[in-house]
Amino acid sequence: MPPRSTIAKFPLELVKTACSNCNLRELCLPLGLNDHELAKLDELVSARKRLKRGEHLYRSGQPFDAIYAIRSGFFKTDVLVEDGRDQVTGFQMTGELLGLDGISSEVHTCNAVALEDSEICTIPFTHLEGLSREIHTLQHHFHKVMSREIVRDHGVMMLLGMMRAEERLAAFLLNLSQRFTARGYSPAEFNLRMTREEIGSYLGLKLETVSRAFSRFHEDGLITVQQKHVRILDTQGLKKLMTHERE
Amino acid sequence: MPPRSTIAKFPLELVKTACSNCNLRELCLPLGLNDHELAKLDELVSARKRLKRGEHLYRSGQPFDAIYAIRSGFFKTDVLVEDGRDQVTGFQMTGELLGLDGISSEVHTCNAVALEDSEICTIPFTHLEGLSREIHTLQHHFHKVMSREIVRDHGVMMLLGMMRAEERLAAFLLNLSQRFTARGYSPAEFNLRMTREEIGSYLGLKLETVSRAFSRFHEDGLITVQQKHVRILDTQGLKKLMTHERE
DNA sequence: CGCGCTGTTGAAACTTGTCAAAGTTTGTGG
DNA sequence: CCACAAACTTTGACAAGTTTCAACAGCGCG
Repeated sequence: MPPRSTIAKFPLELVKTACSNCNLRELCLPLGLNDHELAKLDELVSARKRLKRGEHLYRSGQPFDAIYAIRSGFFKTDVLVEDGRDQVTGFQMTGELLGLDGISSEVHTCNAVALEDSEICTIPFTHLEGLSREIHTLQHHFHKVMSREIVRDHGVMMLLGMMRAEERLAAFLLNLSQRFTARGYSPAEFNLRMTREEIGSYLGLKLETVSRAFSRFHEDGLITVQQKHVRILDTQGLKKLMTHERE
Repeated sequence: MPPRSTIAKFPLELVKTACSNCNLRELCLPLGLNDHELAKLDELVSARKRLKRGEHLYRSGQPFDAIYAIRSGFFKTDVLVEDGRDQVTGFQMTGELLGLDGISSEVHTCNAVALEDSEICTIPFTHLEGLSREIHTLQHHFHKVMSREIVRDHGVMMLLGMMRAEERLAAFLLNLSQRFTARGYSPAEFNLRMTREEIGSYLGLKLETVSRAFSRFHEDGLITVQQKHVRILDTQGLKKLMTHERE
């Protein structure tokens, strides 16, 4: 192992934790920072952590002291209630942040579970606040990220509050498609990382209802489904369905 | 009218916008600030604004440049969709903040409507970010407030995703009760500021279903209802109902 | 004082959940 | 590498919960 100070000269640098050479710069926290600011952010984002499928990044009730950026992989967050019921509150993918819910009470209020082998960057929250006070752009971007989370949640509330089963699933698929697109993947073809039950929990439906809706979409020629593999055939059709339009 | 600079010498000061003599200090943004910091916050919180019942504080699509603290009164936020449906995303009372959703895109994403005559304080957002960089405590508290909003939204998602009609209404009443209590009002007796339809929209139910659930609670001796006046007779009973317990 | 908005209640229709059975895929251990 | 178990998915039939439609009552604002 070379001494730390020389690492930068080695190709190994490419695997070092560093926002400055992360290709998620434009999706993640560093958005809009200049080189100097990026260097400061690098210092604060400590070691990457790897999680295998099924492992928890954090659990409800654990003390909060950092937020996490997903470097690669796929997560779900969920809340369990005493009576045994649980609700998936979100699915998070590459470049998205986890743990914002913990800021308010300094305790995590949900569980974050990797749905595939994943890699995350840890961002100690106190440090982030410190750096935010120095770097205006970072502060503002962080506020935007938190606000975006609120807007996203309002979207889910609308989905749960006023859509029926098939509309919810259509909205869900379109949302995934859009997020995959933003990450350079195909808008029309992807693998679901979650089970029908997890989708159902997120959408406020039972797994059987989700399965039936998938079958229905298939019959209607909107998509093809084979287990976890989905291909969207008719985006417009899904959009129409989602917005409740009836011909 | 005395010149502005002398206002502070007059009893009129009592009605001047000032966090430092606002009795919501402990609920609102100033929480935890010392006198010096409070004075700085005072400078930034510009004129109070009064709204009559039914008036909009802001509308979806309008440019965002400030957040608002409710000095007195009661609000709802809602989102309208093209197809005519709408969803109430929240009810806000004294000491709570409005407008956080607008930070992400610099455009308001919902409507905020006064449900009774109300008074609000305007907090220009750029100034708030500026002051946040100076006052550590304010920064942290603001982050907590945003995070609390996210946690609250998760609560609503759980309500919409896994509770049935009566459970939702029970949760709603208990939540109101708790918030009134925190503001020094009776935990057991209050007037609803919103219609059955608005409650229904918030809870993902039709107004008839809400009305029936109220009647049911009344029959079961959990509450008394007369139009908008509600008195909770059996808090424990409501809690049991909410958590799905069946005897 | 009456008109309109809000709330209540009933019956029927519809959507989703529940229960059950069978098919499929995945992972593990022999 | 196969066999078997466990987990996940699909589908059907029926039950339960919620919405829809409709009629009517009550309150409150002008």
